[in-house]
Amino acid sequence: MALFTYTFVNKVDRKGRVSVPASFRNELARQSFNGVAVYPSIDGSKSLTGCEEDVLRQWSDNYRADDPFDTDTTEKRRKLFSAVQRLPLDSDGRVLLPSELLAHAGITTHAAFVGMGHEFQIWDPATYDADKNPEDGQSAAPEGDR
Amino acid sequence: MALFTYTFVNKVDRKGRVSVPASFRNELARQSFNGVAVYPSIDGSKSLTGCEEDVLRQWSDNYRADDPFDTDTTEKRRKLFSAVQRLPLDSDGRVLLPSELLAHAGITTHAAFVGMGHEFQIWDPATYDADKNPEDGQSAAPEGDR
DNA sequence: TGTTTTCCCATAGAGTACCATGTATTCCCA
DNA sequence: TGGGAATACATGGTACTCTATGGGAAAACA
Repeated sequence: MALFTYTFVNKVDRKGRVSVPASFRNELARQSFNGVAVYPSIDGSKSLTGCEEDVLRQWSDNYRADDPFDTDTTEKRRKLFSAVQRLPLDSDGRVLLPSELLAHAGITTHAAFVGMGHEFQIWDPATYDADKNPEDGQSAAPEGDR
Repeated sequence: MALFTYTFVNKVDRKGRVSVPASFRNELARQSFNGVAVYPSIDGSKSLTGCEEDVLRQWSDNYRADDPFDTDTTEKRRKLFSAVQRLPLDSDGRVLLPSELLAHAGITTHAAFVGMGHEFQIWDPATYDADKNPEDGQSAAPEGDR
């Protein structure tokens, strides 16, 4: 199982490309699919969640009903999987974030990759800071761009 | 499970490198990852906490939910893992402490490695002394640099 | 044919590995 | 028990590799 840690802020270029942090890539590399699964975060935050494709498969398994008439999880499955995009990594370790996802998270020029254990989130750095420190105006991300 | 004891003060060079005390390294060597996990101490002190990567994985496993709509642990995971850096040891047993972590602990030229059982903390020696002896001005660390 | 997407190359800078040195500790043998 | 050799450790410097990022060419699409 992958383990995503630390926070990295990377630049989004004019074409919408972002480098996935190298340490995240290393974690992702252990699975068969050379890329990331990304979807709007379920926790209600203005961010995206990224994870291994394998995690999705695991969830799908957990949801699977042995009886086709068992519709308990229909709603959840539709909500989750309908919004998941599987983004391939290019040869330089970047992904192309689709405009709807960028819009959902309010990402424009920079993207903060936030490690969260078995998954990670992608935020607009300013939104992330504001969310971390609800009141006071100024704050600093754990890492500037590098 | 590792057991970290005693206090060692080592020098931080211009690049931010510090030798991890040999006895700590021996404890860390039993796991697969050749390095340390470091994060700002959760106890509120102006210090860093270091532990084995395996401990992190254990935490990540404990937090993982079978259902992505279960967002109980989201906040905790973000707080913890977003700040954790996994620092590899170089061939001479040193780690490169990132500037944000150095800044958090107020570490400049020397770092005190304080054994705390299954984990350890890293302090600026002066800050550590002041924290130990809140009132009186002078005090000595168990070991100077050597 | 114009536009978008994918692939490839170039580059600057940060991060990593490697080598060298001095000192303190441990080991060994007389 | 004392002295010397050998080892382990902390620390400094240098060279190289990797990463992030920008730009452009080729390919797919409309």
